[in-house]
Amino acid sequence: MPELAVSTVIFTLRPDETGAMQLWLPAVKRIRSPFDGMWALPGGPLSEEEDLIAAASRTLLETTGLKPRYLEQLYAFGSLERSPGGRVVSIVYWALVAQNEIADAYECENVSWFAADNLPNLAFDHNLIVEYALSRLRNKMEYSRIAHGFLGDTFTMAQLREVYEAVLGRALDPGNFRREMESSGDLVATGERLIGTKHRPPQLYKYDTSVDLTDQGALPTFSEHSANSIKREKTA
Amino acid sequence: MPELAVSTVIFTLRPDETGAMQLWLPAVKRIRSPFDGMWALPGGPLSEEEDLIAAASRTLLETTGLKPRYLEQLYAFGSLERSPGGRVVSIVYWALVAQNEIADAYECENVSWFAADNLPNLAFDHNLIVEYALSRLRNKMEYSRIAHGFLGDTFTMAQLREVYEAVLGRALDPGNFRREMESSGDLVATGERLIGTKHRPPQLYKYDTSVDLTDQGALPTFSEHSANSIKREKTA
DNA sequence: GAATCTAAAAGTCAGTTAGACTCTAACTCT
DNA sequence: AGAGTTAGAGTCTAACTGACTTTTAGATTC
Repeated sequence: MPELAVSTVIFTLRPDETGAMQLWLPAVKRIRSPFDGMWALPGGPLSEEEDLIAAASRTLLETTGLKPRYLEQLYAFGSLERSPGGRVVSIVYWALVAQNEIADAYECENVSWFAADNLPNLAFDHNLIVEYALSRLRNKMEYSRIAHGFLGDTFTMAQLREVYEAVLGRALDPGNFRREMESSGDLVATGERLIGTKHRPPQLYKYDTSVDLTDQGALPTFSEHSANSIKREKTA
Repeated sequence: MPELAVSTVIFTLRPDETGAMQLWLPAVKRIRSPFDGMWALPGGPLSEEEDLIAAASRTLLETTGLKPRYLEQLYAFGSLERSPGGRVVSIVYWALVAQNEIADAYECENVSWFAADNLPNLAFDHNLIVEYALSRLRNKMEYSRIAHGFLGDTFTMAQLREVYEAVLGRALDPGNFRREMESSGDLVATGERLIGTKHRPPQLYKYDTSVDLTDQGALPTFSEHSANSIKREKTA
């Protein structure tokens, strides 16, 4: 029988040297064959008495110390050539963490973070998997509220826009972005303002319903398609 | 280790008593424990030297005689409670067949077709899986050209609209539907007309590029998001 | 403490689109 | 020949999108 494993592509946003937000993800150094010494996605074999998502959550915690706020199944990869040693079918999850939640994550010689657009050669078909996770993230960004997963409980409109811009890879018009977000009904103004900026203090917002963003249970969320969409804008 | 299986939810459209198109799907009678005698989705164990999609395709053919034109991975189901006998992780695919392609499909006491909205109690969590496949089908209908999978090589605008109406479960305005389809650039008029109708003979169309709709390889198609969308219309 | 800088937040405008609807064309059936 | 039917073209309006302008409210500078 093929071996069954779970892996997770987990994204966070952090500023690069220029201060622009970029997608980063952790990889784990392999310590055995095949691909010994190469970087790979965090993961591990599925345990006997464990749901798929529980396995993803556990292996992610064990290998990187991370507990994502958003975790969703991505795809099952099972082509014959993907593992030289022996047949492995991997159920891959993808996840988001806020930058302020990875403080206690491991950062040692066996775990390292890479910019998503500047990855090394990863073990197995993991580069391909990251590509697919990225396309899913970008796509989902346009019709859901997963941006939440990158942010703290409260955030300014500019911070939210920064997330969208970083993930979609293009600038968005601040006024139009605000209009769309406000009309979506997903945001609630807290009444508080962020002080200490060198300009007019911005309103702090939070997401209205305290929907649990974690994809609990094996069952995917059904009605994921909302009218809210961020499309191309030409403002460069 | 958990057992690994593949199953497929395969849809077709056929007219009900009133002539309205409805979604139907085949189920296979189980001949062993657990759920002996109950209807279940076609599928079977993954073979040692076989890609996931190849396994889906093979088990579907073996159990029902069907060769779908469209086959895509749906989800990996792996919760602990889903199979009473022993742990089974199922990688589920979903598929479409045109009605005229199921002529040579088995129709015996062990394979039976059911209306998707009037299913019996299926084995395992298969009712849940069908629900999810339905939601995926409806969603994908709005931004892709999978309607193709239900139709022959050429079709009239009314036939195409009938597919959309049946899947989405609501009437669409013929004029607006035509406008949207024509502006999408996906259709090509063949120049031929369908004769023998009791009214003005309609133009026959086909899909422009001969894109292979079968999801070959383990890798899902990446850029699946097109601008073309069929949304709610109030015409009852 | 007034002028200046910055980004927040509100508002404007034109081009595009979606939905509801009307009208004519082209065939078959009686 | 006239009635029935759907094809297919076209019209109208409200809503939406993207680009842009103006005003507001703080911090910083002089």
